[in-house]
Amino acid sequence: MTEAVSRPTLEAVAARAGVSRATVSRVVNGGDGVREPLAERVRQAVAELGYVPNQAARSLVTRRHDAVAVVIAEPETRVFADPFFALQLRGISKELTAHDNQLVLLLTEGRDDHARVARYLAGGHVDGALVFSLHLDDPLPGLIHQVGVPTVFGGRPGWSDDGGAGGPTRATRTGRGPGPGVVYVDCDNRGGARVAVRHLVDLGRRRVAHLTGALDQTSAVDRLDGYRDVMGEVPGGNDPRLVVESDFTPSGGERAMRELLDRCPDVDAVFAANDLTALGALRVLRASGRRVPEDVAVIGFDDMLPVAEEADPPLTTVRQDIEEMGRLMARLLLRGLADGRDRTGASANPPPAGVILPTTLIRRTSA
Amino acid sequence: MTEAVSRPTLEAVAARAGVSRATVSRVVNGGDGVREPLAERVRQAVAELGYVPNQAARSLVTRRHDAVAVVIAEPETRVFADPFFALQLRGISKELTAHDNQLVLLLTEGRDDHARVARYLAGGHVDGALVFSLHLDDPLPGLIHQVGVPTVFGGRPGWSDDGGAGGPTRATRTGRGPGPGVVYVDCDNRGGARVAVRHLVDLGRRRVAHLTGALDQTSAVDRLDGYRDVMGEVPGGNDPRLVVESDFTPSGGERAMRELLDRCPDVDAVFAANDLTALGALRVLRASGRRVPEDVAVIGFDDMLPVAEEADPPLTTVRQDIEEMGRLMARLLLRGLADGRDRTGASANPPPAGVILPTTLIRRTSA
DNA sequence: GTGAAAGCGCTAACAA
DNA sequence: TTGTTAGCGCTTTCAC
Repeated sequence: MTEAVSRPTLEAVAARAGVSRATVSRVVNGGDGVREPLAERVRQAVAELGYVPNQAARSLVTRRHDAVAVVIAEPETRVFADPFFALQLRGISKELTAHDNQLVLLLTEGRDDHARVARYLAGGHVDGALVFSLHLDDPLPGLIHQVGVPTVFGGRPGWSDDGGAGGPTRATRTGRGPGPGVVYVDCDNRGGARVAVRHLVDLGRRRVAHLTGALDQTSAVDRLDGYRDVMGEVPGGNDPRLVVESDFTPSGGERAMRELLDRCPDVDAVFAANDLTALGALRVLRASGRRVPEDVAVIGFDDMLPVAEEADPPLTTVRQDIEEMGRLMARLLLRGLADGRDRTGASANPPPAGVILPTTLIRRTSA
Repeated sequence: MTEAVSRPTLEAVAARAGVSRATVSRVVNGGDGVREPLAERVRQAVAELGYVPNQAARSLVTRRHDAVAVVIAEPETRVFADPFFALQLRGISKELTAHDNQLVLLLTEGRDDHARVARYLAGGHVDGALVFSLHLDDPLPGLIHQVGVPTVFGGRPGWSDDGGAGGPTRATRTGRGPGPGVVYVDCDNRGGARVAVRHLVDLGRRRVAHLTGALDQTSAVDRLDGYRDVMGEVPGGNDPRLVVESDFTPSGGERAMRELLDRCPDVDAVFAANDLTALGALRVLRASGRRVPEDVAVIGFDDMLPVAEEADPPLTTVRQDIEEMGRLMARLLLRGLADGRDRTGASANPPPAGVILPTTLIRRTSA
């Protein structure tokens, strides 16, 4: 673990090139307005000295950091059970890199960390933030919004824009539509659910059940809504016994599936809120002697690999383009930052409140 | 996406508290050498004004950033197939947070990004780096080592310390023991493999095969070595047909298992290089009409959830404490940084070259 | 123990 | 087009 040595400064480069610091600065930052022979001399000096600008000094005067925070709320535990997280991060990283921005990762471990995150964001260390937190009662999005740092949310934040004085949080749990001015990116949970359920109905299934996700997350709520959208139009589709609450986990899926079989032994199709839930359901169905998809068709959500592919039978599921979501979040944020800087067409190019990415049904064997 | 407002400076706090900037600075940074009544006045002013130090200004003079880069080489694709990545990051994040350090995430997408990463690290934006790259021929670790930024590697880097002038890379592929002065954290791949294989042998199995991982990764090489350690002592254990090269993927596992059954139909146990490989093996075994574990016992590696738990039958496997690995990496780096700063006992407390974390055998059903 | 003053390396007016 | 200059906000000697 060697110690880094002191690096050459602008001054040094200027001396070597026989020009002023200002000129070097110009060349280093794009180089407009410097005549070619000079610019070339400077570039040479930069190369020879291995000059790298000191970001701290630069930030001090520009008040910009070319850095973006990515805040991931730990309770979002799915994050540790599937590559969702990694893919999203990859998308974000690609986009940020393409625009010479750095990614500062902030993982939060419960409420105690909220203050820390808020302080960090308020501290002006980064130009903006990308925030993941999909729980209805999570105060973090509200807190961050109050801090006033440009932010794009990942997943529809389940929080209404009623302010809250920054105290113990007054975020409400309406769970419908974030307040105005809130930018977020989400996949079409509701539409995806509709397609899945419609697919089951088109297959001729009439007793289509839904094992929900954790209903304190907007994605679970939206998928349930999508299910209801379709089932509301199907004769007998409104049977409340067909909906069993679960929690996005395999064991939760098992439990829910067992309860479902108790309530409705005649069920002939199951739309599970995610692939993990479907996995639990599959196991219970198998144990109960039912064949999938012959007796009961099953559809999941997420297309979580390798789970969906390796399931027995391979899972038909709803795929979302996770990496693209990440990329889009970053793009929206950077665009917003750019607009904010050249305070010209800021309002001419207002960021959309919510961007919803499409989903696709991936047909495998289970439905 | 509101614009952040300008924040109060040290100057402002000093004015409000009726002291000098120096005094405020002292209080803000630990507060030794300031008499209590004064210190209290300062703290009050800080609170009232909501003062947050400007990190850029601070870094400019201290030449420290309280930030650490985490470099993850994309080819390390396992990262996107299981929560390994997330867990490690969580461990790192916890440790860094506990020491008020920020985490700058650098994801690399092939060779083109190497220069970018090297430049960033050389640019002195961070105090140190945690680097993941377990491929034998990856030039990145060598590059980074040359840059001279304090670094701890995740996983034994498969690269020898022969310098290399920084050009197109002269990293060699010896793949044994990183050069001196290289700090890394790894799990006990070799020991874990030994325990797994020993377990199979103790079960009475005599034809124990190994489906390797991608042998350009040190972890795969080490696990193979562990397998050989044990099999070398078992009568008939040296049969080379029992080792089939694979690549850490389910489909690779299938392919390898098929080949294995061709070569050695009498195989009665399989140690797969990871859980995904085991998954593929399980499927082929089932298709071949063999029962697991009665006819063929199977052990995986990683304890990758939910794959291992949800496998059919649930997978016996070797678990590593991934989060702890991350935490340890961060701890080693921060300790090294601290030692480097108060240039006193630097050599009195030399960081160990490699820290190997233990593994545990998790017994489920498959063996 | 406390304050005054000198920069850290850079950018951005403003002059030339 | 190029150079000169004045800070950005902070820490850190060095006097007091």
